[in-house]
Amino acid sequence: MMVYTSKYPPFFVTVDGVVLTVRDDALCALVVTRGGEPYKGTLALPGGFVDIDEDLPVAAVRELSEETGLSVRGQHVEQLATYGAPDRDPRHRTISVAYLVVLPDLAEPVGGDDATDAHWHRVTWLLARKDRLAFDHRHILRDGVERARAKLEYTALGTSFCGSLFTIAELRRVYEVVWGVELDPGNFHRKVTGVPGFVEPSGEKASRGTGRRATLYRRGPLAALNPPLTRTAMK
Amino acid sequence: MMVYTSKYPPFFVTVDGVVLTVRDDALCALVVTRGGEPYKGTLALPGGFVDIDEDLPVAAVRELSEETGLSVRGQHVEQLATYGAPDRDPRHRTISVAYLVVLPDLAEPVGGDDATDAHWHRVTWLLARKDRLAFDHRHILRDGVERARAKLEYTALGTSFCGSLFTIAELRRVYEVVWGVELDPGNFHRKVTGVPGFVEPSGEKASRGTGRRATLYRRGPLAALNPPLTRTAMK
DNA sequence: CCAAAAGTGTTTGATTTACACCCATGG
DNA sequence: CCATGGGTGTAAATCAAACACTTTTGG
Repeated sequence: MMVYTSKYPPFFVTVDGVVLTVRDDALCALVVTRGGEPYKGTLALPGGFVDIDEDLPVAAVRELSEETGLSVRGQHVEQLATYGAPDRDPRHRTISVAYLVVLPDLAEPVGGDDATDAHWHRVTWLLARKDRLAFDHRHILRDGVERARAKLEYTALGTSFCGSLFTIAELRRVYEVVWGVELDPGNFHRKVTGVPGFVEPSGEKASRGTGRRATLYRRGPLAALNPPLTRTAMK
Repeated sequence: MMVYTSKYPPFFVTVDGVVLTVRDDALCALVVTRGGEPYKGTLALPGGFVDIDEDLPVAAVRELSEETGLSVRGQHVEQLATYGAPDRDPRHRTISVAYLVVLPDLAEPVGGDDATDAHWHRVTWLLARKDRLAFDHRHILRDGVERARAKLEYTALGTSFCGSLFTIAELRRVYEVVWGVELDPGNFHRKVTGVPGFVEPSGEKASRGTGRRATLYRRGPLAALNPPLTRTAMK
């Protein structure tokens, strides 16, 4: 094994992922069960050590794939924040760069080689008690959820929770679940279809159970919303 | 000198500060002239290496004080983002955690021990050419300015550019300079005084040159603005 | 008195909200 | 046919923008 020497004290750099989706009318995060010490057997955000020549977002995507079998190609990935309290890891001085990933509720994680298993859990459940997540991952998850909630308002992040084709009602459910409010279907429809570049009609129609068929839309090119969507419940 | 060995490759962790203020009707950032290699003699954001037992924001504040003689006690300091491209520092693999600091135009930096000198420069000038700043500091500065511009809209960050007592007109100048727009004095006044908790009247009056004396306000307890200030020029 | 800045009033138009109502579909 | 969700119409309330106008100060 290679041994490195340095006149400076060693830092360890990791990446962690706050991977969010909307499942069963609840905001859910992806977690793995830790297979090694410390916190063995405890739930944790997927993540791991950054390679010495590896860019940070590349490491985040790689760890996600290795630990959960999930590919995030073409999905929303953004840097969240960096966590570096001196005592956040009992072993070493570790700096963790957290990434926020937003996925549609499609891919079922399979559990990769590093972790014993990967699961979706409701964020309300994960955050309800202080000891459900290892390290400072509760703090990281809270920040990720807060970021997602805020960005729904003034960006098109909501569409990242939907598949490539979605109905306006599906998009509305995303907002309702993430914000925990009820929105007026008619007003929401007018609002999102009225912002140029937010969503684009695909021409196709959905057949989702009973009722009139809804138009299927795809994500528009717009990233930032101006004016922002109102956060006061339109209901 | 102590020598550390590790089976993992060494990462170096630094902090850098995007320190903004409004001076002479322009948005300005604090920069130092590098005294050592690499990029010796080039302008750079103030920053330096994190100590092995030091928390990240503590390191940011310490480096700022050492390099510029500036105390940021009680001022706005927030984490901006982390920059970790493998080739961003020609010497080592270095991860830099950037902080955004917003100050009123009061303290004159003096130049500390690490850097040869510290100056305020207009961000337009610093960003106008690719080679005015060392490393990826142009990128970091651009992100910091963008963050500040965005946060003016939906938080009370604007008041952090002002001293402890300020007039509504001074606050308005901050918005005008940072956004590069002209705002209607009357509408702006009504808006900011109308949001509960944004600014609080101090009871005192300013005597700023000619014209009627303006009421002096101080920062209110409000952090997030809902609804956001409109960004379309009220003029 | 005059210029200039502070602050208020007022009008107009846009946006938000609430909710009625018709459309289309599956069962 | 009827329950259900999709989508549009519409009126009231609220908010934003433009700008007139009064107040207060320095020179």
